[in-house]
Amino acid sequence: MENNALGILRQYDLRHTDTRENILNGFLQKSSALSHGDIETYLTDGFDRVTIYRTLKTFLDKGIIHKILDDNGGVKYALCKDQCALGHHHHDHVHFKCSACNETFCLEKFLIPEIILPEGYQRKEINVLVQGTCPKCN
Amino acid sequence: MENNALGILRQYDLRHTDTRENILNGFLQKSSALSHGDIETYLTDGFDRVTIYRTLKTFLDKGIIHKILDDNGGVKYALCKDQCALGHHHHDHVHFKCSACNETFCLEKFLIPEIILPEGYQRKEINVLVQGTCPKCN
DNA sequence: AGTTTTTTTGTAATCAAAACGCAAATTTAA
DNA sequence: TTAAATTTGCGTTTTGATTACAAAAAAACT
Repeated sequence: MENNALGILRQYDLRHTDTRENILNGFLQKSSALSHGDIETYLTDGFDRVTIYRTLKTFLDKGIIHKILDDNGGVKYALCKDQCALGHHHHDHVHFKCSACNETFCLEKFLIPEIILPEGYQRKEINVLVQGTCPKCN
Repeated sequence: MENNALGILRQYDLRHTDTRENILNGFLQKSSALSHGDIETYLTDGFDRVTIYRTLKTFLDKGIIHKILDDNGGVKYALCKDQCALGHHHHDHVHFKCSACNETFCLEKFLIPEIILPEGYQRKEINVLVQGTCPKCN
């Protein structure tokens, strides 16, 4: 995936708008996952809540970002590093949430091990959230 | 853990009330996980929303039920089958959500495999949600 | 450039979920 | 049976998310 906002927008065939560029830059700069609230808070340009919802949905649909489950029943988002496309996300890495700083990271290099399921259960998607403390807070 | 509502309440040193007994019976009867909304919908006795919130929180704190992450940013709950106590949950089983019937199950017998983390990351809790189709919907 | 078409955005309104305070009711203990 | 402690129900408030629609912006086309 490209590493600049405009390139990504072009690559995914999305129009270039201020909101999209800014939110994308947010993701590119922050190494941790962002929630809707994070974006609303940290983005200086004060975009409308609704626009942010829509932008996240668009990015999600296109396969630019992926969902990360939060332990309190929320959702965060982070860039897809690879092979995700329209409606099909393929992620096999572990997510880590630090209970001290509350940041959530994609551990891209650390793959989810084989998980054995009972007879008759068909797997489609797996989500692993590990909670604990990160190197910075340790 | 006891297998009847009154026994569980006694075991965990909770007062016996209609709401608690009913909600507990709901969990004991249903094999799948329940959300706040599920309980509100299926419990005939029409308990107050707020009471249900508080009851779930009480059960959670005591270690009677545990949280199960939902993919859409929600939370469901299911009984803890073992060794959970005040403020300390210990679960190492896989959760499975069927995308056809939307039910979520604890696969008690299917343990989460060893997950390797980068240097410096300290694990405390792990949550695994597998999505796909269950035997009934297959 | 100027105009048209299409997409995106902001505003307001709506709807649902969750939290809080307090008084009434229920449970337990004395 | 009474008193103390806990739990519940209701009203209110706050917060989060969704929708409809008009205004604004981006791309396409003279």
